[in-house]
Amino acid sequence: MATPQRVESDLGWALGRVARAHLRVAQEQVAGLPGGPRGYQVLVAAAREESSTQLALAQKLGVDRTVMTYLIDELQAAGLVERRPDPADRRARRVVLTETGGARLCDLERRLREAEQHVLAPLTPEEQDVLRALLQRVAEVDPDTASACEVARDLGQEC
Amino acid sequence: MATPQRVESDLGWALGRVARAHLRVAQEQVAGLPGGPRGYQVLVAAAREESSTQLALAQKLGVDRTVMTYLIDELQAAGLVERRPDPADRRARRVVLTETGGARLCDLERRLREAEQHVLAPLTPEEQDVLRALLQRVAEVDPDTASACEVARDLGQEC
DNA sequence: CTAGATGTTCTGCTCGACAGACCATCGTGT
DNA sequence: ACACGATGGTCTGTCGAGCAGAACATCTAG
Repeated sequence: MATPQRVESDLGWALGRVARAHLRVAQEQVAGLPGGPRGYQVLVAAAREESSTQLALAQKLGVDRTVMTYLIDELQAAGLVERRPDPADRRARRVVLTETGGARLCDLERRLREAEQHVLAPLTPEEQDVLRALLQRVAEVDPDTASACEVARDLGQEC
Repeated sequence: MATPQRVESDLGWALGRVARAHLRVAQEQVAGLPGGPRGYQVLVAAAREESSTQLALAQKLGVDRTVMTYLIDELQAAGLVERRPDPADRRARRVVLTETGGARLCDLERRLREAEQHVLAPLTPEEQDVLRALLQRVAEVDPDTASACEVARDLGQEC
């Protein structure tokens, strides 16, 4: 028990706190949107990504494919997205934004940009940019690739 | 729809991805520990904080107090912590580490430090330090204080 | 044309989290 | 001393999110 850390120095703790705080303010902003923050992410992905089949969306956003089904059900019921048959594969459905979905997305983006700044308020604008950039670089690596390489087994250090 | 962002530039997306990735590798390391990663955080908090009453722990870790009850139940059943009567307040229980709990915590800290480095692998050591420092500063602000100040209502910008 | 793989949906189930009630105890006021 | 509300901890009931597994349609390979 040589140098046990405080909770505050734990990466998982900080990560959880910030993620939870962000989630909370984000939920206020997307109130009423089916699926909450995830519904928003589906809208963004559907607007940008070209190969927006349900499965591709699911693994990009890190949700189960069975969840994506009723997530899109709700967004479609709200008139924000449409399921179009994939011309190349009749099993797949391509998820595309409707016009009202685009307008809604535009509004949500504005709101969430503010919410993010709100969470990052304790940092200077330059520090916010640094944090965003670093987080994005960490987030962009393929999680499967990362998990493939085992954690080093040589636990030889003192405690 | 002037400049709609990609999903990757969304802070919530990056935050969620990194938090999930960290959670995954962390869960591998704490396998067998009651309560998973949260159990670990309870151990850390119980080891460091002096005023470690259950309610204080709960709000420090951001969990409901009813959850903290059976969380500590399990840790106690595993012989890692003890509930001691608070000499000053007979309603409260102070959560203290047992000897085996301390040893276990020591081992877990070593494992998790490696797991964290594993998640942050795409960054240089200096960048890792920067990211940790920035996240901690954001995480340390009182969430209630932050939520008290409303998000600015002047949404005058163009989209 | 058969056999296995893949995209989507549906069903059933489990588990975690919260609300609410409940008990013991504290602090305050009278 | 006593009564009252507030607080820490525990228990019960309930609800919803998410996953496994099966079912169905379709693709691809041989």
